[in-house]
Amino acid sequence: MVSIKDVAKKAGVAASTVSKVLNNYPNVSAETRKKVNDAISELNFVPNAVASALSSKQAGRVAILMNQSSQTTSIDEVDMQYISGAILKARELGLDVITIFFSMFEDKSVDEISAYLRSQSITGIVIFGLSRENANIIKLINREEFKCVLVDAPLINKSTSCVWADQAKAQYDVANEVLKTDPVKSMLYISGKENGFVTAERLKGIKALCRDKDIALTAKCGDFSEKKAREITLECGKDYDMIACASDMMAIGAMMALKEEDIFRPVCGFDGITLMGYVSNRMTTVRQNFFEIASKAMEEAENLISGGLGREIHTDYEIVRLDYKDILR
Amino acid sequence: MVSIKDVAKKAGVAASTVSKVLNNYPNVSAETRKKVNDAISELNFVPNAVASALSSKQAGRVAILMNQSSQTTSIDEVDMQYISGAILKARELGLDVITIFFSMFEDKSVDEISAYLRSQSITGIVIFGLSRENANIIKLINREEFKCVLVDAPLINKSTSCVWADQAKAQYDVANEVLKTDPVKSMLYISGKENGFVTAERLKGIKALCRDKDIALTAKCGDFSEKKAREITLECGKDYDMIACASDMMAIGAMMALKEEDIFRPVCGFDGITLMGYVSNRMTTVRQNFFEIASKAMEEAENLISGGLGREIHTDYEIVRLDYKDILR
DNA sequence: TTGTAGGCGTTATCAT
DNA sequence: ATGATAACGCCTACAA
Repeated sequence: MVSIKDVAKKAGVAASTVSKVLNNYPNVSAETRKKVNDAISELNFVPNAVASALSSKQAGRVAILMNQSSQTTSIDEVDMQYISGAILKARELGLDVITIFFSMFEDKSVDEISAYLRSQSITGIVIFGLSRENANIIKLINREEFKCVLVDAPLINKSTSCVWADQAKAQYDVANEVLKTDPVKSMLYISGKENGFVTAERLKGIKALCRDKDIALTAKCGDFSEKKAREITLECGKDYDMIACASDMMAIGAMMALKEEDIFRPVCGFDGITLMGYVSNRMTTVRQNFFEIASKAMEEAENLISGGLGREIHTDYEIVRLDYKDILR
Repeated sequence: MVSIKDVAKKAGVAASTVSKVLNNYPNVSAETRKKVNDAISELNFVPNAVASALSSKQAGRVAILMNQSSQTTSIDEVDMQYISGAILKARELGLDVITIFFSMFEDKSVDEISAYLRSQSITGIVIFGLSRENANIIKLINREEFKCVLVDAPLINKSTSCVWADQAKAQYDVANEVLKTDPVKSMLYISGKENGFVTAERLKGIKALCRDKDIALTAKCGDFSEKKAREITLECGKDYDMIACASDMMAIGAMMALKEEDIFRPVCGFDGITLMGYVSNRMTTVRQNFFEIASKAMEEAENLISGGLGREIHTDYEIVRLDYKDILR
């Protein structure tokens, strides 16, 4: 393995000088810098990330923490984009990344989780899909021992940032889009998990809309489950002029139920997953760019690691209708 | 950070002794072992993986190499299962894992790729979805510098193993399943990428079947593209009694085209992705357990790293029909 | 501006 | 069976 010493020898300087060049230290003459860089490219040298991480405790390894594959097309699509966005941005920023799943920590205490992360020299964690059930993770966040960036979970402290779209506004906007084409007097809203972080926000948005537009709103809890949304719809979907769902999967469950009963009601979802295009072309949804979101989250992780303070960052979204022709490739 | 030294102090032994306990060295008395283990659990100590990797060059970090999120539901579903299976098994085996994408190496030479991997102390690579276009990766594999496990790509040498299902047999079986219920005299086969690793194998299987059953076979190249499969089907799908596709996405493209023309032909795919359940309940496919496959691949990586020789490992599959009710959760 | 030396946490070698 | 010591490759005061 070609090391910093080899580069130093070839460039005729000391190893520490090479290190300085690598880390963009100020006091290095242009001449030396060039000699070193030439040696580096000649030898095809890449600094050993492991040694570097060991040496400087701040070299920043970041963990991506998320739910394990659910075998549900929708979720997997979103998660893959999260992973891609986060990893690519991390590479760009020179951060080392490891991917871990909530399931790995299921039976672990906060201390154990913390010990594990430290054992991996983790300094930052980007967390996707945190729910209130992950009690230990939340405790960990509150300890402020690691720099955390939460996607879609509004916990903020000195070393914790939150990245998400304005949930209430997005929910308002997407349902409102439907109103432009369909007359609606009564609406069924199928919400997410009872005490989920986004659930309350989205509910707030739909309530505001119904108030503004004088629509009778009935909200039922769908738990983000396609099956449950389907059941609710089979049960009472026909009693309302429109069905708004807090996720695409639930929108799909509702739409499939409506189809089965051979009745039609406009349905809107939330997320913008590809699957929507296969099921019906009548569905409006909030499309979020998950790749971009993950990318921003990783950037924020780097910001926190280099001393920034926790904050809230809003991401964009757009209201779309997904047809088969849109998603076909 | 609590280190091996703290444990040593608490247990009243030398640091090197603690290390011996950690790595299950033979020559440690039961008594010392207990003292050390007690200290370890009292202090909640977890060995620093980074330092360990640096010290012993054989501590085995493994890279997962795959395609970046394609924003195609199907692929993402498969990739997420690959990632989960690989990472969880690695954790079980005590291997450190980093995830990287082909796109990161696009403009890199073999030497640069190799340097990067070494810089990450990578000793093993599990590669998913390798294609002949990844010329540099293939060169890298042939150098035998790293222990490689290829999923669905039949390259084998002393330090390279291949994990895959018997492609020809699976393709034979799935199409044959259709024959049990539908009388077929002519078949349209839409194959994968021209020079893909699995394409030839699957084609072999379908040819064997048509020979055995006396069916007129027409094979066209679909490039694994849903769109292309759709176009081919629109063009000439009606001229055949059945359409067999080398992937589910192509099967879906074909089925959507048939629906559009309002004609019916049995269609079979390959992979067993969830999306199949949303599109039609008339499709037969080969279901592979990608989680399990990745898990096996990681096990094989560990085997190669500890001195095993490259070999071919066959994985299981089953022939299924995916209905909406099967996938609904 | 450059080089020297000590240390990051672990493992491996060699004494004891 | 156990302990001291030297790596592993890099970073960072501090000295020159």
